[in-house]
Amino acid sequence: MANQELAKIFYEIADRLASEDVEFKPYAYQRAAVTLETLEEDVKEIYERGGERALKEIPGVGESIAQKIEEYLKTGKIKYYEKMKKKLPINLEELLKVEGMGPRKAKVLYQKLGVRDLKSLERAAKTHKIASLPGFGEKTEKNILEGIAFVKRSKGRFLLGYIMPTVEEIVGRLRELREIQNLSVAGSVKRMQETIGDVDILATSKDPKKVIEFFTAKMPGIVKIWGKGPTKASIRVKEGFDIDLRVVPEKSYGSALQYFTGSKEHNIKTRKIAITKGLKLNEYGVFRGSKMVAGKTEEDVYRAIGLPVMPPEIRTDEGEIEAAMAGKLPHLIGYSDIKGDLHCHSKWDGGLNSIEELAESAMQMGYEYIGISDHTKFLHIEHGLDEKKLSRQRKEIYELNARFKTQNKKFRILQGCEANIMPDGSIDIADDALAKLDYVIAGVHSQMKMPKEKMTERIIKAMKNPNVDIISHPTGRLIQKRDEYQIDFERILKAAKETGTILEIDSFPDRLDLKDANIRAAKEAGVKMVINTDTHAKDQMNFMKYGIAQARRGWAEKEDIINTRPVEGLLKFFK
DNA sequence: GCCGTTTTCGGCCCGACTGTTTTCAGTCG
Repeated sequence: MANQELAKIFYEIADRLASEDVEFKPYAYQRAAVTLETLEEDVKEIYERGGERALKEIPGVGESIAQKIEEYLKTGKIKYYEKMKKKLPINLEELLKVEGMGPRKAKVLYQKLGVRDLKSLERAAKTHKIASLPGFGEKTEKNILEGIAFVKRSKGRFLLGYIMPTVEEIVGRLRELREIQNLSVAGSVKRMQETIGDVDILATSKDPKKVIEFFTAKMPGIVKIWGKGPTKASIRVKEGFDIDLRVVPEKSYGSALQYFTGSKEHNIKTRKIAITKGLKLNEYGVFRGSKMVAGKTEEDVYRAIGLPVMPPEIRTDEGEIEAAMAGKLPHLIGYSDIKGDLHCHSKWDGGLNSIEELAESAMQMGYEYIGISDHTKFLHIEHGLDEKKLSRQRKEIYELNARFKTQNKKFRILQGCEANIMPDGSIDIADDALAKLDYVIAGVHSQMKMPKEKMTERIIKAMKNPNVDIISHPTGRLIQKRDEYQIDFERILKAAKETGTILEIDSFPDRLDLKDANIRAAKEAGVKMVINTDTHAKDQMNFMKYGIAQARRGWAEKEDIINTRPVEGLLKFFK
């Protein structure tokens, strides 16, 4: 979609203007970029509908940016941007990933040393050409080298599911310290974003020094410590990411939590609201003149500026503040609302655990049911089940369910499968075999690079199959690895609504598919969803929380998600 | 460059840290 390409260009124009010390314009371009990035309608469609006039109705887009959008749609290029790139021919996007590198430094390094990209930056730093430049020094050079290593190692961001176990362990250890009164994660972890840059933790204490000492000495797996002061410190853990701890005064804990939780965009909006009420909001509190009027809790802070507390997952300035003002905040699905996991692979298709083991885990998690959904025969490599094996598996499930009944366990195993949607939209297994299952998941596992029109048709045809109840990982992306398939999501939603097909939110940390924007669109279209883990080993059933977070970030409520219902209610959603 | 229940002109969110300086620029969140 042109929106994303244009957003990227406008972000870069903003950075390039900043490198030239231009005032305020960078902010304008950035604003336009943010809006475009989250805009649901394709700018191309907006333009075709109403020309430049319609473009100017997009918030943050005025005369000049509208013209640039028009130019891009017509010619695929923006002369103003091309000129900028000629003037400063560097890969700014790549260079800015290095911590401590900003547009100004990048420009100087190009002018003095000809640095154009990560490679030439590394060469310049390694040959000690940077340290002697005015405004730079030994330390800067060293930081650049470390920054480059960091970018290379991690691409700068980590999957939430990768860092969360470590974060939970560290928070757990800190909680043991008597000197700590309040403790919370903040930042993107608190907002449960898909990927995390670094981890922020906030605490209050009567003895901040002791807390910092404990943090820098006793946390497991520390490889580096820096920024150590009386109330703060940063560590890097062996998993490769950074954790900042700040000890703040009790009276500012709420405002600090609000501030450090963000998002940045959410904070900008809340500060502006504060200003309209004659108040100033920062990480220390809410102030009228020099008088502090709130700060102890987030509730106090938001109340002071006339808002209710919003769930961290939706603090993105994508309408939550307006919803809060109107008293129309969604009642997001809760982390304990799920009653069963319907996408679990067993030993039958090469998963790690038996059906019985998976069922035991599900019971321990407090679920009322579990759905076994092994791959079907097209996926040889995953030991896909054919009609006969499905039939034998059914017998095993029947016997287990019978046993649970005699043991008075209120728990049921459902038999499903994860069938393959073939390139022509057909399903790789006979309809009468599918009809005998409790439900059928279908997903695309081959030929993922089909053109948009064909891929959309393919999935819609599968949804029209009277046995297909759920579409698994509907967009096929792998975060940081593979893009989504090309699909017309609006048409998919329409077909899902018409056929009563459920869309899955896959909780696997590198999938999280549907993504937040798609979930929000599905909810608005009245399409039901299911949150599953796509478990291949019983421990992975714990990924459920990431799927729930994803649903919350997409504003989903309990009633939008079918596996919040008891089994009888759940079964009603299946065709 | 954008925008308007204080404005069609004059403002744009805000504070802290780092590394370089000797009062500050650049970057970050």
